[in-house]
Amino acid sequence: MKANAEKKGSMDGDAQKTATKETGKARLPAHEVIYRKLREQILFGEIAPGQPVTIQGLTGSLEAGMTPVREAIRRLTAEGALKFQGNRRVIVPPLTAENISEIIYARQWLESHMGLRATERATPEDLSVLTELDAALDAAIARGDLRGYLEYNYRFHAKIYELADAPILATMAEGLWLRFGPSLRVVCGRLGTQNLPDRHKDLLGAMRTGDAEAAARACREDMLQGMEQVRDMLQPQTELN
Amino acid sequence: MKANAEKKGSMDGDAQKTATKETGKARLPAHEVIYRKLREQILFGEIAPGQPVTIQGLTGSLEAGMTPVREAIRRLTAEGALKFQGNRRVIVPPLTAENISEIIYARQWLESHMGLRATERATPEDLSVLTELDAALDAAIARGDLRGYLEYNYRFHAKIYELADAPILATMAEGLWLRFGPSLRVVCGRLGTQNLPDRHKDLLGAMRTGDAEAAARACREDMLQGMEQVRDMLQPQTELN
DNA sequence: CACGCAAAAATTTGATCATATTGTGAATGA
DNA sequence: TCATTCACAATATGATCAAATTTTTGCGTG
Repeated sequence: MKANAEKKGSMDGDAQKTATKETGKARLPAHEVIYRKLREQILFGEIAPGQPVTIQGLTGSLEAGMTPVREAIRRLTAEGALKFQGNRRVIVPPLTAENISEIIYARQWLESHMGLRATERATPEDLSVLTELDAALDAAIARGDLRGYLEYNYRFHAKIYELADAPILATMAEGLWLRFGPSLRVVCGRLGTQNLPDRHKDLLGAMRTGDAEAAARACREDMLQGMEQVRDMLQPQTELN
Repeated sequence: MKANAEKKGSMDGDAQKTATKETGKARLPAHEVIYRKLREQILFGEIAPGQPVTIQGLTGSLEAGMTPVREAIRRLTAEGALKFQGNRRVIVPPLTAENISEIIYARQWLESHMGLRATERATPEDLSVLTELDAALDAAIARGDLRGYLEYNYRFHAKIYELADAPILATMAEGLWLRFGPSLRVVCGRLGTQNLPDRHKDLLGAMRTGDAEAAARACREDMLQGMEQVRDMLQPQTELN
């Protein structure tokens, strides 16, 4: 019953077929591109916790249409990276102390399990990739590059998840990163990156020797250390809301 | 600019639009309504695993516009309830044996933790709500109402999550339900609902006496029993794809 | 002459945009 | 102080474009 096989008489005289986009690198859809961009901005704290996220603001800053931006926001809201503030408002949700406890509980078994499985499956090439990521992380710390530290730290752990070959658990773990990522930047920005003795060296050592149990412990310890710092740092300002 | 072509024929429901401040009913947006409808359809297996989900099909069956449907699909894709099938296609993802193992691992600590916390926090009124939900579940089984069984079973566990007062963990747990829900219907439809000795009675007993550890065990056992059945049932037909 | 493979038209479906509509918060005046 | 108005941002619709699948068609071969 949809007789749409004909063009109806146009009311407007302006035909807009002229402005076709030249083929760039847009192989994947715009809503996917926008999603990834916005995801990175949240994950690495470029949008601070509590800060509102508006559709029209994103259409301007990301140079995108309205529909892709809407879809990206919906996705990230479903992942917990953004929060519907009742009246059509969307913000980056600030972490509460209870949130942090939940995240620690969940990551405790998630990270250890991923570390265990990754160790069982990692090839020498995988180990060298991890080693390179860790070296890049150290270099970022050495030059005081906060954004680089956050990014390589994330990519190191994301690589672990990838090696673990457990897509559902990986999705859960990455979802948690989206929740504490923004606060991580706040914490590290206030603390500096120098006094962060990472356990990545322990983890890499355990993975090289194939000691999966030790690797699991190292993952758990590394996570705990980071989350405790977030907890301690966010505690004094609970009244800031 | 007001060149309205007077395109009508829309059966607009202008019924309860008048009272805005009078009733105080916050009308929720269309994309939220569509999301909930589609979520239920997936959760209770009305869309079978492997079955494609098309935007235009949903706009027809749910009587909605295109944008709300798109946003609902994005949200559910982010939650793992739907899966992007490469070429713009979206399906309800079928469970693999590996998926089931991951879900079992995750639910093992999730369910027990939720059961523990719920027991610590449940009021007598909460317990009576749970008892009613369990009675409704039994009634559904008695009358052979598969959909009712699935729905009350879900609502029973969702109530546990709510009582646990751990929103992040609850989101994770509900996300897992969206993943195995469709297969649950397939399993129960093939198996019948009669031979499902639920552990809800054990759980309710433990909660009434305040034995949080026993409640946690009961939650874990109940989950394991259900998931094992899904695993056993889905195993023989891996070639069905 | 039938059959099958392949290419191309056609149809279906997804992606994006422009725009109208609606709701929300602020500003203003009684 | 409260109610009305105003402006802006979000919601939602339909149209249009693009991509992919399906169907049709044509040609060659057995």
